[in-house]
Amino acid sequence: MKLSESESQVLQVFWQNGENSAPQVHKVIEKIKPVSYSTVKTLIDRLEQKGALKRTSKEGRTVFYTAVAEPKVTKKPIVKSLIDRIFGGKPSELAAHIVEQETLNKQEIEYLESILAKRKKELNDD
Amino acid sequence: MKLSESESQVLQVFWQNGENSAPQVHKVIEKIKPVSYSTVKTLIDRLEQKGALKRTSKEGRTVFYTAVAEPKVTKKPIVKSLIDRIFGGKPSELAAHIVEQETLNKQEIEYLESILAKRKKELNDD
DNA sequence: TTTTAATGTCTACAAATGTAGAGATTGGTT
DNA sequence: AACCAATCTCTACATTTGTAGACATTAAAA
Repeated sequence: MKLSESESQVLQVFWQNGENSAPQVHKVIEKIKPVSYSTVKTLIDRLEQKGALKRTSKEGRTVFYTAVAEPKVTKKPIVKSLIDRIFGGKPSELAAHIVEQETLNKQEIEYLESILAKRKKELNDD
Repeated sequence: MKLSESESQVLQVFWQNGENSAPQVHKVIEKIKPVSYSTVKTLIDRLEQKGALKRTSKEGRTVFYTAVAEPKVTKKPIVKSLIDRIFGGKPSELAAHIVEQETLNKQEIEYLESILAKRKKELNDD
């Protein structure tokens, strides 16, 4: 399922907050960038069309939607595409870019170290 | 500078191979996906318009282009945007995604461990 | 019960994007 | 000198994307 940038931003709100109405999502998004309710609603409609969201309940006339698209599964091809496009297909280069260019606190660094250690151990076990 | 997905893919060829002519880039890209020379040339033209590429030499009637856009500088906002869109603005989550979902060999893991250690050390020094 | 604020529906549209054909040019080959 | 293959230029166009206004509807407030 191909998602546009704005669509994925909207979808993310559902991954983070679970069930949401369009007005709720609008409130979240507009904190980040100025955008009209209509725009957000259109994006939600498009996500529904694509099957990434489904209507799960109703309160009064307000419809609530929930993400169908699994975060992990959905993110993977998006990240993969980025890696192919600008990191020569090498995941480690993107990882290195993050470590070198983005801010990480001690906890985050240690967590990454721990999962790297796990990965390394698995390599040996094969 | 905003780049489309296809544009960034083309630009990457210049980052990897330095100076290139349109036909050369076409040959590289078509190994990955079927696309006509015209399409690649259009992308190169658009990148030139945007100032990401410039004409640096000529052989016969073949024009050679070179990337003006710096890889590191150009990649940063692209990655940042991805992090904001689908990783809740948390770089460490994208990093974790890569470590857990993508393939890394021992060398790559150890390299990442080494730069993480460096980052951690720098945190203490502040 | 009337009004109204909130929500949804429908429609629109400019810009960006991906894609490529037609035809002009010309450096190199014969 | 004539030709041809390679390259460039120009133009085109369907789709996707971002954006939002106008209007319909209705639950809730007065």
